[in-house]
Amino acid sequence: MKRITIADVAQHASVSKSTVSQYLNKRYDYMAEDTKQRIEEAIKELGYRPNIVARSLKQKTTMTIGVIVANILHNFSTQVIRAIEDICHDSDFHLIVCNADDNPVKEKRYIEMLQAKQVDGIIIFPTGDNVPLYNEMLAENYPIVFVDRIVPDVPIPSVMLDNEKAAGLAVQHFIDKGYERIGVITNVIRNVSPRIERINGYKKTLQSNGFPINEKYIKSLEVNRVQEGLEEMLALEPPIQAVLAGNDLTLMEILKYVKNHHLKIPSDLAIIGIDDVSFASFYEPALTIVAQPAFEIGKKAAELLFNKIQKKELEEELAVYRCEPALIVRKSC
Amino acid sequence: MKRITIADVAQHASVSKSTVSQYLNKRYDYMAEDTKQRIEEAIKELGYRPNIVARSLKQKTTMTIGVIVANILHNFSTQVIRAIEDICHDSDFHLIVCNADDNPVKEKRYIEMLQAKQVDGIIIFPTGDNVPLYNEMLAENYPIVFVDRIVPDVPIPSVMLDNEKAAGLAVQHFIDKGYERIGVITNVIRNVSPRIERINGYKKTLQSNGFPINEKYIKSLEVNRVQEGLEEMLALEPPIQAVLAGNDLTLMEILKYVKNHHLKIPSDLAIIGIDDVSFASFYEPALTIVAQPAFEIGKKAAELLFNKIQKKELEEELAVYRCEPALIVRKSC
DNA sequence: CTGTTAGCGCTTTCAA
DNA sequence: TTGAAAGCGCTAACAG
Repeated sequence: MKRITIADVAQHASVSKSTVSQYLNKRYDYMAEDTKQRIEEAIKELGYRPNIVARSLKQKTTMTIGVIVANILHNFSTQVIRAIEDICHDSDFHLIVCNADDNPVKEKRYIEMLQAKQVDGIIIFPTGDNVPLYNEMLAENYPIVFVDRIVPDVPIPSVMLDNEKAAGLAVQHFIDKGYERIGVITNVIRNVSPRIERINGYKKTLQSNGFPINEKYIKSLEVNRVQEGLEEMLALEPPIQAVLAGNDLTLMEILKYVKNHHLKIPSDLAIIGIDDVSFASFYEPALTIVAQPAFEIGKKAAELLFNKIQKKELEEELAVYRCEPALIVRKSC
Repeated sequence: MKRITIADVAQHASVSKSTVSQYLNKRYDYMAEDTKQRIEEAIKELGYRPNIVARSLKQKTTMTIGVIVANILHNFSTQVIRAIEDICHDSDFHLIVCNADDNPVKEKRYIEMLQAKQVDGIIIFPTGDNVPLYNEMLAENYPIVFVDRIVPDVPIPSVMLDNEKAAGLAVQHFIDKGYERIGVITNVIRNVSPRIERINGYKKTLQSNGFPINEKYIKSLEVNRVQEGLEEMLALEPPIQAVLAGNDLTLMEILKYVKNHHLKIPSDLAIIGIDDVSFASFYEPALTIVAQPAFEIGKKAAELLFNKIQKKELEEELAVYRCEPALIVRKSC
């Protein structure tokens, strides 16, 4: 089954290729009505479908962007992707989704592949461990925006949560509710900015309230070690009374522990999580959480990227966009 | 900043374009060690990046597949995408993700766009309302596989859950536990196969156990009307004792209702959901669910597609692959 | 208003 | 073992 090309259409309509091309690109300012009709008919009859690859080669633009998420298992990533997809759809762009699995090697491979595929821009949840590559892209003025994380000394525009504030909101709420010994557990993957900022926010808020900082109340662990970590903090003398979960995966581990050990929330342990989770509102007790505006973040990232793509040389954008966290108070604290 | 092409490399290394091309495609069976070195060096120095678009135009293959999910909000879609992405990664393929939003018009647009982009194949969670298009693709022998749903009279290979069995497993478990008045709530979107099959499975299992079928115990509703529907079934005389949730979204609505009305699970209402949910194990009570092997489904779909892509003419594959549901018994029934 | 022509960057015979 | 040349399908001057 032979592919129909523009040449076939041209022949069928007894016009030249370029006329057909004009038609396809809606440049019929000066096209005879009659010609238009014939072309349209020919396209229908032949079932012609334009070959975008050929067009891309010529035009040096693919109407496609790539997004490399650090870890597609986080609910947050999915939501951001969805937001980006929405924006792309509105602008007739397409989205290539890649999952770097928090692996810098995979990330590098994906970046190179996407560039080779001539995508018009890339949105990255950076692993942070490909600084030379990031800088190279920056130097080439390649459209790129970071999401969720910033990379020190790499001035690529980045849209992310105001992490300090998010953690601060949670800690302040704990304090307002009368809790004094407040722990925090985050996920380590690598030295990635949200984790550090969230811990900073935690510390700052404690300090500004005149509370001491106890390093034993601060843990950064792999997901599968969260429960042990919590156990340790609960075994301390005196034990923690409240815990802040650094993200959704951590929160779920904490809830598992709580259930397994028949703890009561919030009397045995008060809990606040950063990241919304689908079940927060109907969990027992309903979970107090600090929500990230994932949709807004994705939208903003896509918009920044499109700006960059469209008017390459515009004045440099603000480097970092911080989105507002929202404390949703329910019953777990 | 000018793009480096193969011609630049050739010149820099004092060889011809074709030699460089050979090198890039690792066809150096007969290439002088010395030439190889020079080319490699030139590539490094110039920072050459191949242009895959040009290659695709020539080779008529893009090493890219598209996946159109019906609704990216379902947890199941995300998991399937992830599985597909994994397989693609192994085969150096890329994935363009599209969200049809259960909208046939959007679906059509995406299918056409993907074909125009020359993707090598498409995996679709079909809306079911583009039969002419589906058949056209089939006629063209375009590599395509369906996931999650079948479309009547469109013999495109499809990989999906054994829905009857899934519902049957749940109903049988209800019955084994002594429940007699068992309701089922599913999502309506359109007349899509899983819903119908799940209801069939429900009915068959009831019948094979000698139970009557009460149409009042069967509801297909939009997500935002699930709670009302449940309320009605609970207000019946006599009311239902147990309910099967047709998917994750429905299950969550049911749980919201249960919480709002302070019902006890399973004594006031026993619950089983189809589709795994992240919180099933640590919900109170832990939720009994019928899990879909999302990863397996995604993997199988990708494999089928790759087979089709690679050896176009192979004997026709089995039309429908049914994957096994797994009943995970916990405490909600 | 429409046709001719020259590429886009790469692969692929076929010669040399 | 390497090079010359044709061409993938489309677009974009520039003529006519």
